[in-house]
Amino acid sequence: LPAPPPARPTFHHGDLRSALIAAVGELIEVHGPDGFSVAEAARRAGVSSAAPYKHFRDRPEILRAVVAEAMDRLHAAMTAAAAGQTPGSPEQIAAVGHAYVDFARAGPGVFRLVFGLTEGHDEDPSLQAKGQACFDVVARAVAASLGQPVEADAVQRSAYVLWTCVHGHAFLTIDRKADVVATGFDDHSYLMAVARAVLERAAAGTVGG
Amino acid sequence: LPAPPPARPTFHHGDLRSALIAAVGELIEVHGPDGFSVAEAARRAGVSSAAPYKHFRDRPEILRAVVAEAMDRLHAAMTAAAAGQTPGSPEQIAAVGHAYVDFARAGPGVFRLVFGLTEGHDEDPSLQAKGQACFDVVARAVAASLGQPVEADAVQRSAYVLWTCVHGHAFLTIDRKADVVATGFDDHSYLMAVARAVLERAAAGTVGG
DNA sequence: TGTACATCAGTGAACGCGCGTTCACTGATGTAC
DNA sequence: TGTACATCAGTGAACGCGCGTTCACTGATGTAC
Repeated sequence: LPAPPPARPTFHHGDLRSALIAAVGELIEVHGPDGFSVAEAARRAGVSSAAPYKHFRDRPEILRAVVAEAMDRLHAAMTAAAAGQTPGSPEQIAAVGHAYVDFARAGPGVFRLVFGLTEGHDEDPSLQAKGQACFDVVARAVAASLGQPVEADAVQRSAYVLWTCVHGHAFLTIDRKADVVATGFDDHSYLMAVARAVLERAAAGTVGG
Repeated sequence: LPAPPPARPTFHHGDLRSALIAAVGELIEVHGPDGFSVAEAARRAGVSSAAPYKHFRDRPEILRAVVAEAMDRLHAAMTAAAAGQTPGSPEQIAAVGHAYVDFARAGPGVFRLVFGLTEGHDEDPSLQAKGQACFDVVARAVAASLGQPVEADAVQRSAYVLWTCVHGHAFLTIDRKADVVATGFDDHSYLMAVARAVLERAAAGTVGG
């Protein structure tokens, strides 16, 4: 018979909310975004299957908390990456992209969850704001490069193109679909190539239309 | 009590295999790639829950069949799109990209399944070949543009960059994450911008490194 | 410092549910003669 | 053309399973006096 979960030293857990979010994250890495169960997360946290309901209304609310926490981490990583480079340089764009790709690779399951379409997530204003904040990190770098305001069409378009490239690259690698490409295109050369291409074309005014 | 499933005119279904694949596809659009059940697919096909096991070993095998069928459709659509345009033109690249994006939008759930990481799919040589065939449609267009063989590094890299852009754009739109971008960037202008950018840079020999 | 008590975070048993899969079966099909 | 029979695609009942959630409960915490 299976060993009982490691008995907590105290009756109260201490920080069950965080422990559950972490446990769900781990389960999602193993079983995919839909493959986790409240019961198994509770087991991992060493707690009865009813305990989670003291902290979350239901299963979807737990999922939303996992997404929120992950988006905060992504935003922090992108911001830190941008801070370490010259504003507006291709190197800065590449560094932000690298943070994005690293985030995806470090937790592919959670990455898919964050960027997937989950009922109720797109209507949540706090999640929307976190997504916008991530995009703005890229947009600010592009704006600095072009010497135009962040809201300018050229800036928004170029930032979007960069986003699609990096997003696609992140997905294709975590989903192991990038192996078909015969040549060795490592993250750095890919990101620099894309950053230079978009910035130069934007500066020349040839993006969009 | 619920109405019984519409009685088939005959005891035998006729083409249960195809009917199940179609039913699973529809269910995936509603419930996501993990959200379908063999039982519900059987119900949709008007058949007992044991019937599917006459055609498929188990649940994963049904999924694999759905993926195979979808990849064939994607390849056909990309090939048809390429055939309608001048080989190597940006318009041809854009048209192939459009077929890709349309495929994603027509069945987002199945698209996520096809390009997601599902246990056993990457080891299936027949699925691998289908993926390669899709990539080659793009690579051939790029090769025609550059006047280089398909296997050339520059061709493979440029085709990969194109793939990431279009893949990222497809995902961001079906997952409703592209709305953050303030400006109206429709499919056509996006695809043409990306196609021109990549082809011109590749011709100038500035991709990669 | 000590005690009473409200609050809160846990427990564990129970529920109903739908699922994947197996089983012995039966009705329809098609082929050999 | 007619019949016997092997084959195959269905049926429907059954199984064991893990899940999400609720419930009445109890042990620990912290605050007011």
